[in-house]
Amino acid sequence: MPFADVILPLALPRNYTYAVPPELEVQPGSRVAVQFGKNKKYAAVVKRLHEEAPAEYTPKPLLYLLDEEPVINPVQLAFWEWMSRYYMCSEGEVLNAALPAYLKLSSETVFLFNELYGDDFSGLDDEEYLVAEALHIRRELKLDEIQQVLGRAQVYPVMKRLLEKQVCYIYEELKEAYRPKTEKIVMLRPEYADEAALAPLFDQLQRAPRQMELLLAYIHLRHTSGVVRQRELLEKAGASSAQLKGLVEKGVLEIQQQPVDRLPLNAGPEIKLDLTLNDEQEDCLQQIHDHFRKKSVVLLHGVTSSGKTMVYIRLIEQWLRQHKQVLYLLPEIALTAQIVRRLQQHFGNRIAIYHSRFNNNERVEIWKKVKSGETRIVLGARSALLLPFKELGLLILDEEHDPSFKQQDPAPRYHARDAAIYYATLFKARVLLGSATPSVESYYHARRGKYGLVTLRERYGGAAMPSIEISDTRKAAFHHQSSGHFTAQLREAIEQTLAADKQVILFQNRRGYAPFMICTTCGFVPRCRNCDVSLTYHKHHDKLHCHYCGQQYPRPDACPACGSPTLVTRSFGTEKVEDDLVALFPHARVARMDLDSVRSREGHHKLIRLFEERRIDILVGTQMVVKGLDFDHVNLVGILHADSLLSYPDFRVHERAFQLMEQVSGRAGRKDTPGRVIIQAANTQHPVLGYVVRHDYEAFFDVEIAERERFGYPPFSRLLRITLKHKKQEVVRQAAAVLAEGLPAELQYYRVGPAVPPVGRIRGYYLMEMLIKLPRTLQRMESYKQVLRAQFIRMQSLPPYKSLQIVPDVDCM
DNA sequence: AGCACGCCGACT
DNA sequence: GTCGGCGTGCTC
Repeated sequence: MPFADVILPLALPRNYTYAVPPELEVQPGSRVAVQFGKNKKYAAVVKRLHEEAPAEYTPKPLLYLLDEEPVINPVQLAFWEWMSRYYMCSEGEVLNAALPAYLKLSSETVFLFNELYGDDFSGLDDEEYLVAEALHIRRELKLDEIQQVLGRAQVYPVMKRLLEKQVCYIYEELKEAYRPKTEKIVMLRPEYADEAALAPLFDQLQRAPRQMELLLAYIHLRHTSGVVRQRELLEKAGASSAQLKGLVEKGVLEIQQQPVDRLPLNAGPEIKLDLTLNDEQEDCLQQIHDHFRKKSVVLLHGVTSSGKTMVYIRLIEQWLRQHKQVLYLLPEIALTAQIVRRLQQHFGNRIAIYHSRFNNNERVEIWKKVKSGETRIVLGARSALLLPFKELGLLILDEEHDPSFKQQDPAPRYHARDAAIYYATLFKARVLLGSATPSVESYYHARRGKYGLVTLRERYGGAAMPSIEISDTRKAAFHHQSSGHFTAQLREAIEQTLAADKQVILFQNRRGYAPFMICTTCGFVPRCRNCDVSLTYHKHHDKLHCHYCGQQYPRPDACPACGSPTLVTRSFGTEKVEDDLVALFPHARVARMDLDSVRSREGHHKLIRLFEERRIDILVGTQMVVKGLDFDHVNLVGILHADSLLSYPDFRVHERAFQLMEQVSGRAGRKDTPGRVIIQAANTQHPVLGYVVRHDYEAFFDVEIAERERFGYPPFSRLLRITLKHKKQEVVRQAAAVLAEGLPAELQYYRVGPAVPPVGRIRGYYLMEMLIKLPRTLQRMESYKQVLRAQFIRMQSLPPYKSLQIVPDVDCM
């Protein structure tokens, strides 16, 4: 087969065709080095082999094969193609998301000094001389090093002249970024392979007792762990490298540099969890199996602490027995040490963990082990869905409702739940969705019988659901009973909890309440230069930050508008709540958990550990405190400002608010002591609060689904958001109008907008948004997407819109 | 995404 | 006059 269509790791809309040299044993899924453009090389992935010679151009040849075996399976190629079609992005973008960084290669331009030129630089101008001299000394320079030498970014003209004058030449090299980790391994020389041959040695070593000891330690280690690492041997035997050297020189042992595993192996036996299920769980497991006989997706609706994880583990074991691989997905933030540790202990080396905090080398190793089938279970965040499974049998998505399963920014903007359901069909695998507060979409499909529905109503161990009280902040303020952010009711509850030596979690929704600065004289609010947003004040750095582009500004002393020294901070963020708590409860140990305080992974772990060890009494936090944490001594959970959760201009507000409050409540109480939850709100009559108080998901759902149907929102439609970006405001506005008018007639009815989004300018680009609510009943969804895609391309070929960016987001949230 | 080519404003 | 800015087109 002489031609190969390849996927390049770029956001290009098409595949490119290369000629396959006869000596290369290329297969679909192989990683190959290709020349792309004049002087760039990339590692591309072969998508298809064929014999259709292109008519209009002569394909360049593939340069070489990068791996002996293809890095992905045909099933992943099919998945990538589906993803790029469904989510309206390029296959290159999917590849970029899927492949670990170290398997994605692109060349680096290196300039080499031409030794034949000698050291006579008299024919060169000043800049040429500077570079030539640097090259003469260092022999080779990378592009960024030349930029440093010349002190500017534009170096091409100078380098072009130097190349013409043959002072240097250029080369592009694809470097394999993945480096296997190697370690010194100690082995017996082959002549001692049979340990009986060692007997005469022991006599010889009589006069070297330390070497003898070392040898005995070696033999012991080899028996217990098989492979003997030098480091480990010296440590265990308490020997020096000189003694080891002695044995090597005697020709007894030898040392070899060998590749070793980076992924920490679990030492010791697997500690099996007690998987005794109660009657309800046992029944639930049976129901799941029954559904799976006919349906590929099952939704497990189980209240918080009902022991869903135990059910998952039982299912995983059953699939492992059928020699299938299992993928267990959780929201990134819920992948805390607690759950990871439990599963690792139970499954030992059969399970791999995959999330954003692994380094690049470790990712490659997990990738390879999943591909080879050595890893049978993967516990991971969204991106683990893109690993190269070969015999996937079961996918579990816990916290199925969590919005972080939808990728937001770089394409592919995929939803891991929906993509998982498609991926499963490629393997004929089963999907289990789990949640205490299912998404309205999933619950709808379950009610309609498209998915199986299984419910767990009891908390494990018979604990009661926490009691929920609504505390009226308006009334409290009127009666002067509130202090800072706390009503008397909440304050007293905190006091009681602390007195009982129990812990408190306070939830503060940060959105819309980030601290900002305002001039009390003229009302001026500092704003970002590049984005249409007000700046957030960070007390810790004493600086103003833009949350959209990251730009930092010094805190102004006086108002930039009127000059008055009356610029003050207004805030209701977690920092402020923390300060108030310290003032109100001077003896309590208070800590804050939000994006700023736990930027590093260490910070996050440390805070959780401190709280677990009960060295913190009150934990104040944002969304983060809601997920994945299970503490034994939390008796009180407070939600400080429920109104902000309920007044968001988004069709999913009620769903989000219900989920959040229900999940936060789940953190309170244990089997011995019932938990208490206090929700502070000004509008205490809001219906969603009622459903939360009664823990009544079904009632909530019935009302919500009726609303969705009335306004044609998901699950009755699919939302497609199109965002346009341009540096000039007039251009985006016009482009949005042109694009809207040009939509196919059938789609006009479903169009909303175009309109300026809440933040109308980000990083210097003006934005316009348009929403299309495609009815589920509408057939030919795919063909509409194709029509749209064609229209985008047509649009961007028009002179005024050449530099217009069009960003489609399918199933946007 | 990069990179080359081509056409307009601020310096020697 | 030139240098270098970025808008535009192309990559098998």
